[in-house]
Amino acid sequence: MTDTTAADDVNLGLLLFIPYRFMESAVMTALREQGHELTLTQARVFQRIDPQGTRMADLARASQLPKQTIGSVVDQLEKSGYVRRVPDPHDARSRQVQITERGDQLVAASIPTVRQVEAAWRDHLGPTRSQQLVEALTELRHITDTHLS
Amino acid sequence: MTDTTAADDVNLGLLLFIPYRFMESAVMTALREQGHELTLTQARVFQRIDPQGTRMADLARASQLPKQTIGSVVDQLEKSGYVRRVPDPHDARSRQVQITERGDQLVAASIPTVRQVEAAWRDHLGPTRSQQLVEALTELRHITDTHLS
DNA sequence: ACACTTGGTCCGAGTCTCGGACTTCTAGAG
DNA sequence: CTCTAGAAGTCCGAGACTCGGACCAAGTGT
Repeated sequence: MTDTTAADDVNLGLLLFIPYRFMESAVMTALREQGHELTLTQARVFQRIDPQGTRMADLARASQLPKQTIGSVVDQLEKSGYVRRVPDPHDARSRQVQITERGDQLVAASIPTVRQVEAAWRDHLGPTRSQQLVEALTELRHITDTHLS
Repeated sequence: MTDTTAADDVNLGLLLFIPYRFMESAVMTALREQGHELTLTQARVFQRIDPQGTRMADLARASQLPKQTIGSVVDQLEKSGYVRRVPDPHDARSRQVQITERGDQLVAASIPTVRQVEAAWRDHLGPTRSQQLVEALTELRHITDTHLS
């Protein structure tokens, strides 16, 4: 893979981060235009909440942030009405973070921009390289997503 | 590209973010073990500083963070000795953020872990898919890196 | 029954976020 | 040469975040 010594070269991490930030900024802008006020960290944590809910501990693992941070961010998301905390039926210690109706609206509001950016990337890369990108990233997820372990 | 409605599916942004966070966490852990104490935001901003220095405004653009945030983060990096601010010879309003010797040590200290993670990914994907991944991401950079515009 | 681990909250201190205000400087038009 | 608009960066202030340690309750395994 790339060598980091050349000024123009960047490591693979940064190659991943640059388009991610691009997509994220586009989505955050669109959400703001539709009255959704989230911070970057809130959005990054929110996107790791499964449709059927996710435990605080799992959210911490998935986003690789300390549980105290997750607690604080979920407080804010709850306050804004995007999520609710409910007791975990299988573990009295746990709380499930669930997406509310307003949270569903947030998800729905982000989809058009996500699709739009994905389409622009597909246009730029061509169908073959787009598919290769998605396939490689999906495969990589098996060894990088701490939420799957 | 992927549809976001299936529970297991994630959009391309998240597919990019997951391995990035993995790499980032691995690097942050290694740096901490070697006595480098940076926050996530400091590291994300630091990695956008070019070897020959980068102006504050360009750092803000590259990282897509407000200039006030960049000011605060660069304050912290300067205080920790990783960067210095110097006047821009071509523009009296501008300051160049330059990497110090200690910053060079930080860069050097991160390289082994970056290489290691890249190698593990290459092993997992195989050489063909690895090359496809790097190629697609490099190509994508042309339309996503606000630092290149 | 007990020891260890996990889940989550709380506290506190420090970092970050970011809009608005402000000053200084640059570029471009007339 | 003058003037205007925009850019660069700092400052302020309020709120969000980061995160280790402490703590308590609950679960797991022996």
